[in-house]
Amino acid sequence: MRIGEVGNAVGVDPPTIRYYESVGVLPEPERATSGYRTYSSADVDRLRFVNLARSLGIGLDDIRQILGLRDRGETPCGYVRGVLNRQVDAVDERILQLQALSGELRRLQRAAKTLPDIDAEDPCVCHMLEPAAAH
Amino acid sequence: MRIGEVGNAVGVDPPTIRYYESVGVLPEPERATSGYRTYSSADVDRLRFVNLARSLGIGLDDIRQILGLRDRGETPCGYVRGVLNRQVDAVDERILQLQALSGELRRLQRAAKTLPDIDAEDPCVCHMLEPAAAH
DNA sequence: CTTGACCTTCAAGGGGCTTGAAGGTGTAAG
DNA sequence: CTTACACCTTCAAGCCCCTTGAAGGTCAAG
Repeated sequence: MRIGEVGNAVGVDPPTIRYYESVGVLPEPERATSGYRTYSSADVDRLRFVNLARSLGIGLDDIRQILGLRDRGETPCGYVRGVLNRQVDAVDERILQLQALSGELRRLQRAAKTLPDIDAEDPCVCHMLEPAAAH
Repeated sequence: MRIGEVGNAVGVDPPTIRYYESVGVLPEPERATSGYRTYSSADVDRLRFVNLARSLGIGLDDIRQILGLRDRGETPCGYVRGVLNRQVDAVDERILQLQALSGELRRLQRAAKTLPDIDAEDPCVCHMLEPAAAH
């Protein structure tokens, strides 16, 4: 299988696959005489795993760790549990931050609807984004 | 005022202030004979605005636009309204994505608690992260 | 034989900083 | 006066994960 077919099958574009290879997440595949990369179904499975993990927001370092454990015949399950715990915490914290941000933005957006445009003499950049607009 | 004092006053560290200057968000400030940057209170206000906008997730390009309009004596309010609208939409969409992700991660986390570790003969990387674990 | 889709490599860009190296300046204490 | 020490300067590279572009080679169909 060539890189484009693999990309279509898994949903990852060729430059990204090459990038994963270049950073050691995927091994160097076989090459056809033309120089084209040639992938086995095991390679495809591995890429599918990488893509799933990435879609869960797991970083390439963790993915490399997990695959490295597997490659050495060890069970990565303990490591995976740790990664999942960290990831859940990180995502939930990010959601809280963004919810606070969304509230603040909406407040400013409401204020922006009612406030008139400033005039050129006003020294502030724009009262819509000044602390004064907060009250 | 020197860069460190400004940084303390506004809550932005000196390398970041220099970075803002390098990308044209802040103007080049006066210099003391020593070469040290010397900031006026107008400079500090401008940085305060930049910092506030950044804390709202507004990009440096938009900030440069807003300040540029102001510098040319125009009122940036219309532009600011547009930025706020875009930003609210982007943040809310991101929250939805992350909530979906959090749900998926928690599902896998629960599965990971009950599933035993794989054994070395199992061909999958780790059943905690395989689609099979989804059911 | 040409077209056009695919593949190759290497290099740079993007966002918003952050960190590091190598050195100059300001100031207070000894 | 000298010595610390905190502060400042510049330039360059690193971070994360790709994405895009240039310049060229390969392959199957018409």
